[in-house]
Formats: sequence, structure tokens, C-alpha cells
Amino acid sequence: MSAVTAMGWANIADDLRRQIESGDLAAGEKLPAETTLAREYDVNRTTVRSALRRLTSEGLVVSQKGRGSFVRQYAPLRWSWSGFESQDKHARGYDGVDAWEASVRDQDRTPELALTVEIVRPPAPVASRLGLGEGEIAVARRRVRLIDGVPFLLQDSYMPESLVRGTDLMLPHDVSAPGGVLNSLGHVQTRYVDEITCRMPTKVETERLQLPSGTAVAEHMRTGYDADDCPLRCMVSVLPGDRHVMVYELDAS
Amino acid sequence: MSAVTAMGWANIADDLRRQIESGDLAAGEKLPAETTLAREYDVNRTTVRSALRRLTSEGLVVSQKGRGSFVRQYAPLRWSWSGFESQDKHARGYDGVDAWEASVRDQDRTPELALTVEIVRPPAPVASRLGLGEGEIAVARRRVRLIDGVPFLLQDSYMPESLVRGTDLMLPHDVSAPGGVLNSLGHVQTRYVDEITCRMPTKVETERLQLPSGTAVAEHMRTGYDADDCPLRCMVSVLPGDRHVMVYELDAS
DNA sequence: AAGTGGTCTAGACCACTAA
DNA sequence: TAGTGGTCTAGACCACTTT
Repeated sequence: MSAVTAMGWANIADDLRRQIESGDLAAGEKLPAETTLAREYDVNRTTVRSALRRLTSEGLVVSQKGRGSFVRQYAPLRWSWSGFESQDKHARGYDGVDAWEASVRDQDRTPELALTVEIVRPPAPVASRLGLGEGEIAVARRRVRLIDGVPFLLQDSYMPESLVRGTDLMLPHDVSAPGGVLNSLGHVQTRYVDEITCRMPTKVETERLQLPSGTAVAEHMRTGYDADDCPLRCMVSVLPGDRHVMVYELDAS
Repeated sequence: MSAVTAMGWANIADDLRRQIESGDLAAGEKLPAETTLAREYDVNRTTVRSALRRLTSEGLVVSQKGRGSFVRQYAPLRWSWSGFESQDKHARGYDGVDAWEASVRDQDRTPELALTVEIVRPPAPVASRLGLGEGEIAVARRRVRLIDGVPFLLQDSYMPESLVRGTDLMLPHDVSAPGGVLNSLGHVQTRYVDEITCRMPTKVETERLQLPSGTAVAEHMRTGYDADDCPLRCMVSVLPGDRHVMVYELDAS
């Protein structure tokens, strides 16, 4: 709260950031009201709001209407994507999906799953990875994974419709190991490629994941291939950055 | 530009977003001036600015002082982190770092490297991964990797000072294969763990990477271990989300 | 010189939360 | 009911870019 000299919103943000990083403002603590800060820094409330917006976009602060602004608390879940750590890969599904639920239960929290199945023209990036042409369609299995009722992860799996026509994968039931089902159909996945990028969420994702503004998401796209390098499956996951760490364990050989 | 009814900033953002996604506003195109939009939507300029801020935070728009606001263009680099694709891993360094330069040259662009070396108390997450106690120090080799003069990647490698004391790794010269140097010192890395998360950049990162606001970054942390599971090296990379895709190729076996 | 985005003020009303 | 953040208006000045 060192006022005195005239400060722009950037200086106010710097001052508050310093207090957060030094611990003067502890995680979870409530910040002074905007009107209070405006008085203390001797600026208009609009200027204070610009500073707070900056801190929000850095993920340091969250604001709640009618309640106040708070120093954000971090406790992201660690989540292994390499699958190499698993002692029992086949029981858990080749994509390690169920390991997510297991790790959630390990922390005494309740995982939930909402699953819908659609037949769709896949989005262009997915279509190109599955090698689907203009008119070809795919089966989309869309999952929203929740913890204690809060959406944590969007996960859409696409498979060529010709591959899974008439199988259990067309039904909106949980299939613990989609790889297993594909295996039993004679489609054995031997290799996969993961692509990861990060970006700001779209409007739809903000709503579906109930994201506070300023939260970045990682987009994880996994494409699975059989021994002939024919693509079998493309899984697109959207993970809020503040809730997830992706872990890969690899041999250096 | 469907005005008529009273619109809040969210509706204006929706309208502009629709125009961008439909291509009515093409990539790179200049948006109408804020005052123009305010007149067209029949709102105050402040309201227009709120809408534009939203689109900026979604990465759809960039604004430049005195010039205007523009629809953003995307063209992220693909960058393999798994190292499994490389035919000549040892020549290129076990962490695949030089493959980055190679991939840049493949696209007829010019990679540059700025390297500094410091002896530091490592940040807490790094210290814990290297197994360093309170007073122990590390050698930090800090790289800024540029393409055509534009900073593309921050990459800081930390090694326990006791491991590399008096070696070439203490000198601010490019060492093409740090793993090779460590190898020759008797420290052979056999395994590494990658951790990836995404977040908004800190103020310092925004400046060092010259990021437009609203760009998320991926933080990639790679910890290398020897055969005794003793940590040798921790490399922290910060990648602007709009410029990078991380790729892992993995066996499903 | 004209146009543009960045910043700031002063004041207002609303919706939501908590005492 | 009082406090809080969310939104919006009307107007101003500045710094930077383009003509």
C-alpha cells in the first residue's frame, strides 16, 4: 500500500503482485474492496479494476460478484499421459483414461463421468489425422469428467464410423477400455502420437468447464495407429491449466 | 454489424467473433476503429473496448497502439519432445534441443541463441526435483531462443553445482550436447520425466518473449536421472502457446 | 494534421452476497 | 440492509502511427 506518488494501473498491479508473491497477501485471502483500494492508491475505481484484471489474467487473483476478490490457490492434479508408469496397462485402457479416475479416488475425491455418443463429421484437424475424406463420418464419444461435481476435463474420442459400426462403441455406455474393444475387433493399436498446445479457451469451453476468466487450457490430441500405421482413434482433451499437470516418463536410450 | 437492439459487451464480442470465425473478417484484417464500432453498435467506446479485450484474451485479436486492432493469424511450430523420432540422438543432444534449430532451418528461417550462465539458488520446484537442500546451489544455463530475431522460447537448465564445478558447463559457451558433457563426466542419463502445464505468462515472461496480451504459455519441465535415479539436470522451457505445438511419439506396448 | 488505441476520471445503476 | 463486483456512460488527455 505504498501510495504517495501517482500510480498507473500497472504500478498498482505490480504492488499487489509483490504482496501476493511475498505472502503478505496469503493464498485464499480476500483482497481489500475495489473502492478501498481506489481510496488507498488515490485513483479512480476503474484504474484499480484494470490492475485487478491484469492479476486475474495472470491467474493470481479471482473475483466473485458480490463477494470480493481473492488470492488464488493452486493445487493442480498431476496426471500421467505416457502410460509407461502403469503396471497394468491393459486393464486400465491403453490411453490411461481410467488411471485418471484412480488418481482422483486416491485423493479421496469423487470422479464422475458424463458420456454422450454422436455420429458427426469430425472437425478438420481430427479428420485429417484419421485420414477421413470430405464426406466420411466418425463416431464421437464425448466425455465430461468431473470431480466432486466440478467439470475438470473435456475429452472427445473420434473413431472412423466404418471401424466401429454396430459395436458397443456406438452406445452411450461407459467402456472402460476402448482400446480393448478395438482390439477385440481386430484393430490393435501399436503406436500413438500426442500433440500438445495451449491457448485461451473458447467461449463454449469457458462455459462447459466453468472457467474463471484468465485461465488457459491445454489441448492434448492423441492419435492412435495400428501396426500398418492406419489411424484408429483420435482423442482430444481440453484441460484447464490451473487444474492439471501432464506428466511423461520416458527412457533416454 | 447487426445493431438495433441494445447490446452489452458480451453480445458485441459474440458478434465480432462470429464474423472472425466465418471469415467475414479475414486473418490479418484490420477491425473498424473503436470509435467507429461504438457508433455502429450505439454504445460507449468503453463498452466496445471490453468486447475487444475479451477477443484479445481469446487470442482472436491483437491491438496495436496508434495502428488499430487486427484479426490474429496462427501458424504454430510443431516441435517434437519425445526424442524417439531422432535418428542421431547423441549428436543432437539427449534433450533434442538442437533438433529445434534444425527444424527452424528446415523452414528457411534463422535460429539464434542467447546464452548466459549463472550460479543460483534454484527456484523451489527445481530444487525439489534436483534434490537440493536449503543452502545448496546450482548452475543455471539460461537460453533465449529466437527466430529471425523474435524470441520464441525461454529455456533454463539447472544442474547441481557440485556436479559440474570446473567444467565447460560453467562457461557461457554453447555446448551442443549438455548430456554429452555430463556423460563424459560419468553422469549418464537413462531416464527423464516431462511435466507440462499451461498458464498465463508472468510479467517478466511477457517482456522477454514480447508476448501480445492474452497469449498463454506452456511450461515444460524436464528432469533427467541417471541409472541410480539420481537427478542430474532440470530444464524448464516456457513456450508461447500460439507459436508451439509439442509432439510426443510413443509406443503402445 | 488526423486517426488510433491506452489511460484515467466522475458518476451511475444493477445483481449478487452476507450479516 | 449494506457491501461488493459487473457494467455502462460521457468526456478528457496522451502517445504513437499514418497521411
